[in-house]
Amino acid sequence: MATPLYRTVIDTIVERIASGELPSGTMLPSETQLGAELGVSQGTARKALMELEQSGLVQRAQGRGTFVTVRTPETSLFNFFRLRHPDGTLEGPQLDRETVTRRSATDTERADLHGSPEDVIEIERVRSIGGQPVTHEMSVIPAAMFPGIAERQPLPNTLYVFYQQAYSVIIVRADERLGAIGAPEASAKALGLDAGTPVMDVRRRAVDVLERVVELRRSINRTDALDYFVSLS
Amino acid sequence: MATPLYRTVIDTIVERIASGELPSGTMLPSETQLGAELGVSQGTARKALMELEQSGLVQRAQGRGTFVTVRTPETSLFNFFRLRHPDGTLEGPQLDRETVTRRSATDTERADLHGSPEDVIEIERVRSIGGQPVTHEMSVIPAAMFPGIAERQPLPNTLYVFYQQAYSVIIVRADERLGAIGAPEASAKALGLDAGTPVMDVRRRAVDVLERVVELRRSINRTDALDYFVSLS
DNA sequence: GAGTGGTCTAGACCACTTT
DNA sequence: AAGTGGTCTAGACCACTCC
Repeated sequence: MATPLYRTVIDTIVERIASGELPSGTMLPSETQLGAELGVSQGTARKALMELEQSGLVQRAQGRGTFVTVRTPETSLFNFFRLRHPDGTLEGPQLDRETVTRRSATDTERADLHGSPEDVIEIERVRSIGGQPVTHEMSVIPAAMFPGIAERQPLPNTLYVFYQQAYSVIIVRADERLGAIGAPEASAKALGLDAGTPVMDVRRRAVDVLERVVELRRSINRTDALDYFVSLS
Repeated sequence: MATPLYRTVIDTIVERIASGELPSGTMLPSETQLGAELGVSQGTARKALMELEQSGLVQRAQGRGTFVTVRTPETSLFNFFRLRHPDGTLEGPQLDRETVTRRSATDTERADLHGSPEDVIEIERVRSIGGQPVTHEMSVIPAAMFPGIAERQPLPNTLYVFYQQAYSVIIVRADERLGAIGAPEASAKALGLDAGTPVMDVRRRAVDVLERVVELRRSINRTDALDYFVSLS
């Protein structure tokens, strides 16, 4: 029993989802059907489906079935956009300005990103909430993984939904490193602040379902009217 | 089947742990024994134990058994102390200064803390890493839940381990709200900074295994040499 | 009523740890 | 060798959704 049966069932389904064979929203076979198809018992298929639900890749509902998780702008924001009003409510940010450029990767980008890309796409954005610019973010992705993206401006508000729909790249996790700094000049200008005003500096590495580092993102955030919410356990 | 059997098994065990009947490190009955004791099958007892492991309350190891999770200063820091060196390594902070006072709760403290306490204990600490003060934190807990704590100074480095060992209060989750601010005068002084230097302001609500808000904590952190690490999913 | 996931049982065998 | 958790099976019944 080197690798458990349910593990291979999970891998099979993950592969089908990552390849686009099972697009967002598709209904999966029932526990019984899946077990029959893959030659395992219903209980083993069930265990695999439950782990997939836990990881967020599928959603299950009694009486309805199992479905590939649909990532909407709302759910994506809820998971990966952490700025909230002090009472905890989330207000979707508006896109103010966007610049997309292709350039060669820096050494650290080449070292960090999946596939050591020669070229990357840099997406610079300013987003605002309630008419107030709050975030200045710079995202960097491998050019080869996202062909033609530079010609598709303006890009949708939530990039991760777009990555999934247009490129079958499913972001499932993001590791962030936060710090407080004085606003750099460019960000200060974009956010309407004096240079040196305390802002939150966030460096993110976004990882997809195949554990590939797909995006590096740095954002400078105003936190005078909003808070960055996080839960530890 | 209003409440599933495994749910009542879970609740039974949680109660035994929270009451101190099963202290940290104790071995639990095996799946078979537990099932026999509570009148359920081995599979149902197993499901309960697996959920308890997932929630972090117990740890299981093949061939050894199931044990109430031992919270050491190391594991507690790993979970709830997020400041790391840029390469991700964690260095335990030293306790520089500590002040413990009893006072009446403010209105917001009374509203937020479990049991609307009349009196609270305030623990003010300065902690340093590598000889450099990095954190100025103020923790507030209900006085009635922690009798005699004011007379036990100096308190151990990791408060949550102490809460559990001395009072059977098991912190399992902490919700934090972060922001960047200019260092307030008192914190600037404690951290050896000029007032107004950008620092990270963290407001925490710590919740125990019975979902009670047990502690409010505000900390001011230097993030020039360290980063605050967090993972989103 | 048919089909789905959710719960529960009983039993088997394997892998691992400890004595 | 004994005892533990880990995997897997087969079958049953319940609760829910949808037609």
